Amino acid sequence: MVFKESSHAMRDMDIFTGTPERGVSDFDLIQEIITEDGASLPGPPPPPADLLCQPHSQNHRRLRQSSSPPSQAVLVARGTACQPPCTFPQPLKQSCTSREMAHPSRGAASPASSSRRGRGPLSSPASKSSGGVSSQNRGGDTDMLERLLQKPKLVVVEEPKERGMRFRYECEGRSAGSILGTSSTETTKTQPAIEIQGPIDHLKKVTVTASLVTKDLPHRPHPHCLVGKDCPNGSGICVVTLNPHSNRRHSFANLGIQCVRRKELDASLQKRRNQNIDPFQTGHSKGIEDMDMNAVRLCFQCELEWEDGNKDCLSPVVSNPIYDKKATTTSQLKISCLNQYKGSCAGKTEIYMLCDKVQKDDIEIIFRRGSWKASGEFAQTDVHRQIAIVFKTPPYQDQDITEEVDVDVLLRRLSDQMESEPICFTYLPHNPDPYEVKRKRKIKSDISFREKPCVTAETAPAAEQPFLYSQPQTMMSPDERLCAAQPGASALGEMCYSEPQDSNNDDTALINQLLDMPAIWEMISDPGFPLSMPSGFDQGPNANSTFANMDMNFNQNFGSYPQDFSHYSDLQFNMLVHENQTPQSEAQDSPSNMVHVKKEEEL
DNA sequence: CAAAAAATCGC
DNA sequence: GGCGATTTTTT
Repeated sequence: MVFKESSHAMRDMDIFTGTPERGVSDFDLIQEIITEDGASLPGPPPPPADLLCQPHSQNHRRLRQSSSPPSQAVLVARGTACQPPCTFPQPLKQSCTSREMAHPSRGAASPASSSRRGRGPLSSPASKSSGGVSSQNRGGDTDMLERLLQKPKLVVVEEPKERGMRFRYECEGRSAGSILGTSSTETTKTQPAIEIQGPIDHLKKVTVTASLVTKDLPHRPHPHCLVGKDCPNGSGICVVTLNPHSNRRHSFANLGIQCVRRKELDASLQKRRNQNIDPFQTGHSKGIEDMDMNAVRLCFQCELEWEDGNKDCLSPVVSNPIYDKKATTTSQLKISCLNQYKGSCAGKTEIYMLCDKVQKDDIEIIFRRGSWKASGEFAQTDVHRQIAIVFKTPPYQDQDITEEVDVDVLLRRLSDQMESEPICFTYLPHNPDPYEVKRKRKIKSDISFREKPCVTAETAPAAEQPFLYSQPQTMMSPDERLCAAQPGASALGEMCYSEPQDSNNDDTALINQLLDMPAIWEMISDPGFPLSMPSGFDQGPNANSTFANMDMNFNQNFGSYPQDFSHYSDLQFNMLVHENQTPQSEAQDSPSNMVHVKKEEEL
């Protein structure tokens, strides 16, 4: 078996069940004692008792086959995993039973310690409260379990928030922020918190040591550091002592994660070693080269000090993973915008998507509605600098829709199946409502005439200005994009889809572009707006042909341009993006149609 | 060399 | 203190 830190397929998955990982399962813990070859573990081997007396590989197989809740073997594993800074009063190596292993300081074989605390043997109600005790447990083990459960335990009652915090370098100075609790909200901030549960009679104090461990198994010490309150300077760990009688719970406020540089990885690990921090006794693990520097877990080690001065410790507990916000491999996916939000139900509409950084080899674009699902089509070379994707829409499931259909579009990361928030995309029917079409043509014709005298841009050869030429069809104003993002909110988006159009008439493209602009739309909607038309211009039967095949021709034109953005310079791309967002800003230095838009607005 | 990741800078 | 921009290093 190999537990690779950076394994994509395994990320966030329980390796036994294949189910998404939730906190740390008991299976996780058993991992600590079952290693690849059984020999790489330093320190005492697992005791030859009960289930653990079998060869490791057998244990492994046995557990793997079992779909029942964790058995007592797991609990034994918890006990054996307990390691420095806790120290056991008794040596671990002698032939001890699992019971003793689990409860080294007061196992069944140690009546003195039992009576010392004057506790009734098995009757604590608390011992019944924890579930997961299978009836499959063999006789006698129930005793052990109850004893185990009678012992106080450390529980993570508020998990750390998995994402959203950036690991800070030391060079960034400052406090490195603080880890929030998973239930933290804008208004109510929470912190990760632990709680001592179970019986605490005669318990004097509790010392909890928090450190960082690797996300994946085995949980090795992680080179990154915890900084903030209760983290001794330069230690990278956090130590708090609690009086469980006054407060069983402790919240870790102002706990930050300070990342070490890769070149300091070894030194940091060595430091942790010197501090005797290796909660799961993973020893000098090799293969730290591929250590995942973008994810950690908090690990809590707990030492109990009893009134009689004896010390006891609990097996280490780990939190859910915490991911560095800056890492593109794990960060939250986010779609910023599309250049258009509508397209034919036939698919093949070319769309530009701007998004937060993605990994070009680890991302897909999902279209879905109800049970239907399809993927946007693109190659890795269509992902531009990690922040833009040029793709083609998939065809909708139903080619005979008569109404527009809104579907969700979202980004999904292959490796962990994480998804972005969906945005809305509208599939347009092949045959839009004829009445609507006619009505809009009328309006366009009117506008077309009025704008005609101002149009001079057709002199620009389209082939030499691919982006500018195509822009009128593909780009929306920011306002309209906002509108279009809301299902059903766009009054113009469906305009002239599949309407006929004269492909050689640049004016037509301009007109449509003008219609794209809310300002123009408002203007022409104004009852006071003069709409008197000289008769005979662009009206009558020819009006239809004026708009012949606009969309088709656009697609053809556009389709002939390289889709690989890497052929263009950054400047060109930035121009594209920039114009997309602020079309009018380019007006002065561009011979594009935009010039006229501006002029019209100045009227 | 270009792209991506890491590390830093500075608003 | 959060975040994007910028610079440096790695691949």
